[in-house]
This record gives sequence, C-alpha cells and structure tokens, in this order.
Amino acid sequence: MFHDMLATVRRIPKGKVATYGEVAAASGHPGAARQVVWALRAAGKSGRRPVPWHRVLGAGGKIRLPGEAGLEQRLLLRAEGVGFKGDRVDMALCGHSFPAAPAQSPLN
DNA sequence: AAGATGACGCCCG
DNA sequence: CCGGGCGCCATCT
Repeated sequence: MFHDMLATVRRIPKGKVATYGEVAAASGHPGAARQVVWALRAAGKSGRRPVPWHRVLGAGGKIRLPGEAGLEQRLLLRAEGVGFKGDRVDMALCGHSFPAAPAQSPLN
C-alpha cells in the first residue's frame, strides 16, 4: 500500500513538488494523506530507496517536517531549483501535476 | 477487537 | 496569519 505512495512520490520530477494529499490521490487513495506520511516514515526507516521524500509537502507548500529534517528538505528543494515564497514552496510554479493515475483504472 | 500513532487537511476563533 | 480542534485512513501493539 505505502508502496503506491512511494511509487507516486518517485514519479515527482526534480524541481517539482507535491502535497501529501496530491500524492495520496494520485496513488489511488484520495483522503489518505496520512498514509503518505506513514509510507514516507516507513520508507525512511526500512526502505531507503531513492524516495524523493523532500518533494512532498503539506497543503499550500508548507514544510511539515519538524526539526532539522525540515531545514534539510528546504535545502534539497532549493538545490533542485524549487521556488520559495518565504517559508513556503511556490506550488504555482513547482507544483507537480500528476497524470491522474487512478491505480484502479489504467484504462483511458 | 480496541486503543494509539502520524512529516495531514480543513474549519473556526 | 497562527493556533487549536476534529475528521480521515492504514498500520501497529
């Protein structure tokens, strides 16, 4: 399950970002933003696949990561060329638009 | 099975 | 704009 979230997060291109809610919806689990969190947490612990966790933000482009991790995330994003609006990420510029990938409906 | 946890999201004050 | 509270959903103990 969290695998879906991680897969979606991995699809976020460099220089772009997405919110937990977006990732959840794009993963086919709308409303399961918390599962994205859980997935990223689990990924950071067990999995250590190149999951661009830093490209995942809270609604409005707010960094929800506490402590140094949050600073780290900001640095990484800036390093990728993500535009910032003060402490917030400029979603209007770097907000990644998912191809609407409903995991249940590959048909289209 | 019930209770607790979480890097959330949105409404209200 | 910020803080607080409640709801959501999957997983773990």
